[in-house]
Amino acid sequence: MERNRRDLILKHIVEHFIKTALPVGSNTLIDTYQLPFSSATIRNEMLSLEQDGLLEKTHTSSGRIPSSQGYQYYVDHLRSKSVDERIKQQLQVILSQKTQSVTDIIQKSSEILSNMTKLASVVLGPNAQQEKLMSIQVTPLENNSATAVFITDSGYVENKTFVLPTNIDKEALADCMNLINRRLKGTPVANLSEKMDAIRPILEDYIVEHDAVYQAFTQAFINFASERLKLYGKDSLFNQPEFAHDGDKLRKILTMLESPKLLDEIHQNKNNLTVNIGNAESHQDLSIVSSKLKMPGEKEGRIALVGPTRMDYDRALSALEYVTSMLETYFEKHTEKPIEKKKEKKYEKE
Amino acid sequence: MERNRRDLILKHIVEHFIKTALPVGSNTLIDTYQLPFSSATIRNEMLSLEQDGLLEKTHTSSGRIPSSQGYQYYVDHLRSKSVDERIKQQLQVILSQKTQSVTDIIQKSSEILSNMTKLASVVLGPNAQQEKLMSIQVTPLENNSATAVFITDSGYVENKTFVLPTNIDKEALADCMNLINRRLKGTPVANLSEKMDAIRPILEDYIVEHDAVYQAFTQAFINFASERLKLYGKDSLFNQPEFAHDGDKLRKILTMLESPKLLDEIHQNKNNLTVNIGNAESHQDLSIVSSKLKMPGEKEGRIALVGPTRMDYDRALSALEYVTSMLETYFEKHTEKPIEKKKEKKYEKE
DNA sequence: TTTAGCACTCGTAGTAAATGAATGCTAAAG
DNA sequence: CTTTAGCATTCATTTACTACGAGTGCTAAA
Repeated sequence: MERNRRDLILKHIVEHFIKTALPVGSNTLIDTYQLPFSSATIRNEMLSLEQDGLLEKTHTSSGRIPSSQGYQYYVDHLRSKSVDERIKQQLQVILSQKTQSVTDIIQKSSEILSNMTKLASVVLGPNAQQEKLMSIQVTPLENNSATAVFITDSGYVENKTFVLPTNIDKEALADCMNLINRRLKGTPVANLSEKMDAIRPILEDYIVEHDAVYQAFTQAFINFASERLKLYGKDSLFNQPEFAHDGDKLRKILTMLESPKLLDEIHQNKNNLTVNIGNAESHQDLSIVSSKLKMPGEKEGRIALVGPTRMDYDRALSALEYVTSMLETYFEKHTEKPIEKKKEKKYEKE
Repeated sequence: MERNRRDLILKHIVEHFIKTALPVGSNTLIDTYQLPFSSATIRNEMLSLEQDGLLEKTHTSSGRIPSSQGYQYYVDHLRSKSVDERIKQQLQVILSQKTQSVTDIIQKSSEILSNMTKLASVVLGPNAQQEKLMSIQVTPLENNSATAVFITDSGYVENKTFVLPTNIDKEALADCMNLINRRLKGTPVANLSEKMDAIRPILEDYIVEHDAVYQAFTQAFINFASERLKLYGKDSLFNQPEFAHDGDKLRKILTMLESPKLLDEIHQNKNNLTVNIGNAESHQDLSIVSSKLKMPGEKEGRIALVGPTRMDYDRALSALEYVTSMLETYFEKHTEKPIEKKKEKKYEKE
């Protein structure tokens, strides 16, 4: 009983603060939620919660706001885990469409997530380093240039157009390409540069302009190795009241979203479902919620939702959990040969 | 003489306001620029300039700021057209590198532009509709999926991964691809969808899953048709004082930068070098400076600089003009077979 | 035509007082 | 021992008022 009331109050404070972005006072609380206690009782509980580090005050005489710890406790024990029906519906629509690639599905799902939670969603593709080069194709264009297209085993495409010396020997070049193709096919992306270095001396025997060829490919491989992440619904963040009248904060957030720090942060969340509440020095006021996503072919990606520390964790976590779970079962069902067509779903109302 | 003083005053007001973002008063003007007139004289001129619509007041008793017309007049008649030496140097470095594709060069140039002017730069590729499809290649992947890669004659690459029905007839599919390839090669991007529709019935004779194939390709073509623009140096805008403490304005600008309205706006600038000063209802406080860029193969693109109405027009315009001019002569020199190696440059100090 | 002088406007800064939402604490009631 | 009523206290926010000063426009003299 005692414990229950304490939790109840904390829950209400967190949720009220999430809605209003304003410190919550004892009177507001009993008024809006019609709690059967007096304001004094609430104040006592609040004091205790504050002493335990779950609540904070902005100044001596104003209401309480949840601390990072408070959010964490809320996330761990108090949230209701309810999934918005609209998300279920929308995801259903997406998953029922045919001939979609994994990338398409993940992209659309992320957009749904971002739309419904009003948070920015970040998709971290499978680690580029793990992928293997599947094919290299070179297409000659007009104006002495040519485009090389590289495809990995998971269908990721990188391309690079380069200009050839005008007097280049086309046949020699074709031979070159064959050589490179033979040597590089199946190579993990991480080793491409290295392998290209090994080929370099051989290249010299094939073609005079070996250096141009080498340069062009090497440059393309640099892009390849970089991490692939996609951002959706950045704009949603704009409408958060905490940023509305503080251009400086908004600016910081936006730079953050494009900086490698974000990646680091998401990488740290190694678990299946993690919450990273704005404690890191680098980004106060910013929280990251992320979930692992098993993709076809033993690949592993991550979907994250990024927003202000005062985000609706219940909504965000539930949505994220639901979506990743649905996607995983979908992938399982659709990538293996369909031996049986069970209609079970992993995720149902509980 | 009379005319000169008027212009001189306007010039100083515009330039001072560009620097400080504060309304300029008669005294400030004579103090900072040591003009040989009395403040009263200046005030008279200001009044006249205001009556002609070149200046504005923020309120009855404060200094003047340039109106849109004022900026326009400044741009047309008063700016000094001086190009920052650093831009010349940096561009030189870029252009002296070898084996770079047109895209690479334009991208790097835009980054320089953005860096040096502290404005966002937008590159609008050649109108997608004009390009022709050069090649289609389909690469099978694991998990019954395949990636189709499309290349246009200017080296633009679009790709689309799709999932095939598990029981698909690989040979029939290969035939299909051959058919499609034969039929579509050389087709202008604008007509791809249309032509695909024409092929559709023929497809039915080749393969059972004709619909899946049709869908996959059609979807890819939609992306193809969309305009290609790239944004650089968005962050530069953050540091403009007018947005620093007004999150709302900053938000509008950023949404603007990603919205199709920006495109419309740039499209309206049909001339060789245009200034679009924030008069449009859609975006007050925002100005666009853009220049046509002739690219190899009769293609035409556009480079634009986007920033607050109070931008340094002289700097922006001069830089833009210089860079596009240099790029065009570079392209001319490097795409034709080098008959002679003149070292003349179109653009020199004037 | 230019300029000195002056009254006037109006945004900004600063100060002081009033407001009110919230707290902590004490003591009485349950 | 728990809950609650009551009350003094705190402190951000709001309002009202004042002083300041940068700037204007106008008039009259140079």
